[in-house]
Amino acid sequence: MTETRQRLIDGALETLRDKGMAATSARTIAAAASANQGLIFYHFGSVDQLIIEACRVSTEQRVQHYRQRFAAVGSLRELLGIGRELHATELAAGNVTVLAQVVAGAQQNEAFAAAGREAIEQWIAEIERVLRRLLRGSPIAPAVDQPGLARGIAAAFIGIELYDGVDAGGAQAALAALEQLSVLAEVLDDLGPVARRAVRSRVRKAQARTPGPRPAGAP
Amino acid sequence: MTETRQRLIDGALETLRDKGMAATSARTIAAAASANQGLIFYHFGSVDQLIIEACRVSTEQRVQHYRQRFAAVGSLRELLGIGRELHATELAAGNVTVLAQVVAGAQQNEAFAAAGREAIEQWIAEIERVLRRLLRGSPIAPAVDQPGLARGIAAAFIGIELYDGVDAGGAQAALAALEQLSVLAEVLDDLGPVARRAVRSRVRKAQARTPGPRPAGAP
DNA sequence: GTCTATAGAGGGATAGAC
DNA sequence: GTCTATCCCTCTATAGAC
Repeated sequence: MTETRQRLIDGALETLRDKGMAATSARTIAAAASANQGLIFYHFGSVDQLIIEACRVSTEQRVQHYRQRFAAVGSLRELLGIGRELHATELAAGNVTVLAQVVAGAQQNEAFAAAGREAIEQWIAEIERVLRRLLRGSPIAPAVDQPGLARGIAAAFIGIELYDGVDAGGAQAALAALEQLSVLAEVLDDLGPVARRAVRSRVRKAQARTPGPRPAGAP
Repeated sequence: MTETRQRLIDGALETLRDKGMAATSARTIAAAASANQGLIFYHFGSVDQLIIEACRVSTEQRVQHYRQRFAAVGSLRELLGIGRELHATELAAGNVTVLAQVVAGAQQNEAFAAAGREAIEQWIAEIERVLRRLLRGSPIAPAVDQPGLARGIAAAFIGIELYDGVDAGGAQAALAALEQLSVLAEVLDDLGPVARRAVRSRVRKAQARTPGPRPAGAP
């Protein structure tokens, strides 16, 4: 990986993060990277390919960076707490803003869609691992479709990141409110066997109402 | 409102929805509207202003369209069920995809940011009204910051809408999982006074841990 | 109000010198 | 690998005929 190549990737990330997809062009990226515009095409073939590569690299780094933190999470509240930390640091420095731009640009662009899917899946994998660990033996486990919830959390987070660009105070309030919701999970955990029975029965009713994909092992 | 004006707004919505912000230009909009490109500037002054106006009009219509449905909601599960319905119909016909594009484009554009904020706030107002009604007297009420949660739900929904463009199956799973989570709220509602006490005590502990904005009336 | 034509800026991408 | 120069395209926006 040449040094110029790296500078271009950094320049692309910086431009996407600070100015958004609309203002991200070969010229603006080259300016941010203090590099020649033509080099983008020499190294990456096209602007789109550079953006995709930048998204890939940055996701890998950021997921890596948070991996140990995810591993240390011991409760749903702490998971949502990481969400807040991620929001604070990633807004300024990070990958999630870039990812949001790529995903927004993916609606008509299959290459972006593939890149966005791959990136989101990396975050999902981490979230899913934490959820599996946290919910093992919990009374609320039957009410949680872990793969689905992990996807919901990741998507919600991207939405909040975009919402922040439009109403920063609102985004803050949203994160705080979601974090506070973990109280409900804690209460149910506290209530133990009583909760377990109630959850089981409710889940059965719910599944009868809206038949959908069931957890593996269900009839 | 001239007929051409209306056609241009419809053309803008159609283009944003089907091709995304990147491919939305005076020329593509005019083509979708079967109108002359120059008329955009005659009627709206600029492409951005047309997009903003289109977002405004469409949000007003769609929120209006869902208002009675929101009013009929009797449980958290039903609220999330509307989310699914909204997802299904709005993806094809609707406003939320457009809103997501505007919000994504808002990161560097103050005019888009204002338009996005205004639009989201209309959805938030509806969600907040439903939450207030549903949570009145519920044991879980103290664990819910209603304005914050309403913002979280709206932002999460936008995120899921974008995620759909990248992984439609994943978005479906996410919505289903979130809907299923309402089981937890139902269980706590069932448990009545027991749950009420547990929630109160847990909320106090949580607030001591992370001091933040409190509900009105708190010390 | 609607059309054509066009100015002028900025975009992606390439050729070819170094 | 890097740089300059340039082609050709699309974009916004306007001028002016109808």
